Amino acid sequence: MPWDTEATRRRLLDAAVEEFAEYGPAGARVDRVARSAGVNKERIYQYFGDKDGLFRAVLERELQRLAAAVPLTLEQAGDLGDYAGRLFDHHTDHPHFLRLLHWEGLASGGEAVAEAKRAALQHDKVAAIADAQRSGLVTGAIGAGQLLYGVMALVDWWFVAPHVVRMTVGAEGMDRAAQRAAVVELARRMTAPDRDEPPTGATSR
Amino acid sequence: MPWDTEATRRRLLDAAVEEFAEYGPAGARVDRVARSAGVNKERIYQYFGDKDGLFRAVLERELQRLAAAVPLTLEQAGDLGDYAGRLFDHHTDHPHFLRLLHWEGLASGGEAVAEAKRAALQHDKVAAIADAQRSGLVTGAIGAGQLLYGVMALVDWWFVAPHVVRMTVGAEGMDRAAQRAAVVELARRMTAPDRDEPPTGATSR
DNA sequence: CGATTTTCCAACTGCATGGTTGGAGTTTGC
DNA sequence: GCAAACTCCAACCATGCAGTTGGAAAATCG
Repeated sequence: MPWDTEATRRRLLDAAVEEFAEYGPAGARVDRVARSAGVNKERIYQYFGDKDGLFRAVLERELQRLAAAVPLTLEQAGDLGDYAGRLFDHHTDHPHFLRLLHWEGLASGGEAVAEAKRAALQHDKVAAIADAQRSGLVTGAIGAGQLLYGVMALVDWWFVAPHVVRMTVGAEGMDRAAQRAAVVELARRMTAPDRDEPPTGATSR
Repeated sequence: MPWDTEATRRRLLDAAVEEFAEYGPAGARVDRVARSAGVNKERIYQYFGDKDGLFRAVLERELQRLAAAVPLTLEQAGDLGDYAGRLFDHHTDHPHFLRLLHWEGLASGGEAVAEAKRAALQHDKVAAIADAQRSGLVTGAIGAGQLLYGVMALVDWWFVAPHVVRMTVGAEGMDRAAQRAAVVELARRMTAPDRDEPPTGATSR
């Protein structure tokens, strides 16, 4: 049988996403990843160095997918409720990502995976929101970075602390559509300009 | 030397809080807890059954502390910005708790620690907010449970995803006082009634 | 004070787990 | 078509780790 190194690599990553999302970096088992991928364990060490390298590779791939799927352009930054909704949808369709992200946040203390690239990406989003603030579409009473923080917090927490959500809103509050509507509305209210708030300057558009 | 069983128990819990908050249930090491507490490992199994029992005991104690320190009474529910600020202060002073809570959320799939008691507590808070909605202090456009969700999400995320926060608001945005101010303001805006929104009914006060 | 129970510890056990090795099959370059 | 390089695997290794055991010191009870 011929070889397909790219496929082995991909199958390992696919299996690893599941494993790390479910159990986290400490709880994940390398043997289980290999077994579930139908590939020998040793391949993991050739391709990714060690367990931590595999985790970083997994996270990096998911980060790229998110960035591609849910952009925040200058035009879109005026409606952060919509952005919250799109983020929510992506996380609903790809439930692994947020779990990986928060395993990372809790477990690894030092530099984040692909920190520079991610920081630059966030910076662009903050700039887009600042622009929307200048054109009066978003409140200027709070910093653009803080607003982005708020939106992410509102979207993410459903997935990160589902047990607290369950204890707060009850089983009937676990409905995805209802959660989505709530998040969009909360984000809108949080970011809306005051009724008589004037635009503060020229936009970059 | 005389014995003090209550003290050994407490020293184990104190050491375990640190350990579990830092490494999570999977990453935590029983030996390390015992060593750091200056107590023999076997004591842990006598007092708490197993590693998971120790984790639950730790979490339960911290939950009680939080409930005692940051209440949400009928009178206080009208100002959710203030509640957000008080929550934020408690978490700043007790940084272990939120990490434990989110390790729990990510790691354990089934029933939560002390689920019934916690659910009842949350239910009371939701009821208090619903009351504030009826008296027109808080917007009625969103369910009370969802509002409580929003406040918790806004407060907690600083502590849960510090690496994302760092990449979003930069090193200068990591100032606690600034974060507190942002959270309070975001919560106020999110929960404020619309300008002409009328009270919807009688309060229970 | 003697018998019994309780607290505590040093040392041990068994196994799960991250990582390695030696070699066999497959492709590539000349 | 043959040698060098690469992909892959079964089996192996060392150690880290949750949980246990046997017995010594301290308390309790009569």
